[in-house]
Amino acid sequence: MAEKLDRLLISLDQLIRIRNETSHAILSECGVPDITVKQITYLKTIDEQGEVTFTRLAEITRNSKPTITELINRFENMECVYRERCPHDGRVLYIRLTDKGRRIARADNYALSRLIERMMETLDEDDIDVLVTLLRKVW
Amino acid sequence: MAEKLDRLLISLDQLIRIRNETSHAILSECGVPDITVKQITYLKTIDEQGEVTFTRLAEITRNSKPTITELINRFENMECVYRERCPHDGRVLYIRLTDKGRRIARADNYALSRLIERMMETLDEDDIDVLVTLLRKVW
DNA sequence: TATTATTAGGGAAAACCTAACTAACTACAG
DNA sequence: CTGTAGTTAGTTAGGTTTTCCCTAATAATA
Repeated sequence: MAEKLDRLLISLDQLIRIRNETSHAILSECGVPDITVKQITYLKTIDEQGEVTFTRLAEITRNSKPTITELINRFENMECVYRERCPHDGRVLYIRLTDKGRRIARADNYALSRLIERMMETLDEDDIDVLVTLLRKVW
Repeated sequence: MAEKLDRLLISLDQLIRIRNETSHAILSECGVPDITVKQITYLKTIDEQGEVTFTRLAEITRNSKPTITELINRFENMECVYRERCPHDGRVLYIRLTDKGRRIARADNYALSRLIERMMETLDEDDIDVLVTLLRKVW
């Protein structure tokens, strides 16, 4: 039994490792190897909000507005976001993700998708049914 | 088929999420919520090396020796490492992990173990056999 | 003399802040 | 209806702390 557990551990470790490596590979592809965890978190927040202004992002993240200005300037230099003026109110700016910014924000999801593509190459439909059933049993 | 894929995606996402959350929980337990990714990487390197001196760690990580001194001072304040003088050569110091440092270095592994414990609560031996067989098919 | 680690004294970048400012919108007094 | 006074959105200026890196010089040991 201990041996079985060990094999399960190795298999799951492999699964998670592949996902992580793919995730890092995506960040490398994007040319941002030194991006910080905080920056990725901010990009994810912007992505989740969809349409977000400076004031709103400051509220959500509990930062001052100048902090957000500085953050967005950095992201703009990294070509991860751009500013779009609101047509109805000239004071307001929307923070928009570029393709690159979105790829970074969703790197984890893309990595998981790639992992699943890889599973599809070796597993048939019945296998997947069994796998899903087993995994759903757990949570 | 697309629906099945989607369920697989959700299940695997859940698996990885639980692992990540457990990992973060372990870091919180250790009282180091603001630890950086680089610091964790250094602790992992120290853990993997087993017996490592300042000069050696500087070589491995391609840093200067003062950088390592500074790093280790920080880790010592965080109670993650301690210095141990080499009995054969008074110039040499070994960098040793404390329990806390080791827990942080291995947080990912512990998280995976806890995940597997959790799976054991719901899956029987046959289930695990099937799961392992399926996962091993993929890689 | 050579080697190990430390100290002293730098620098850059991220991630935060307050105070003061500009531009643009809103409301209401005349 | 218009002018102005006040409000709001974002920026600029100037500051701090922390991490993470460096070179040069030094102390202790081999």
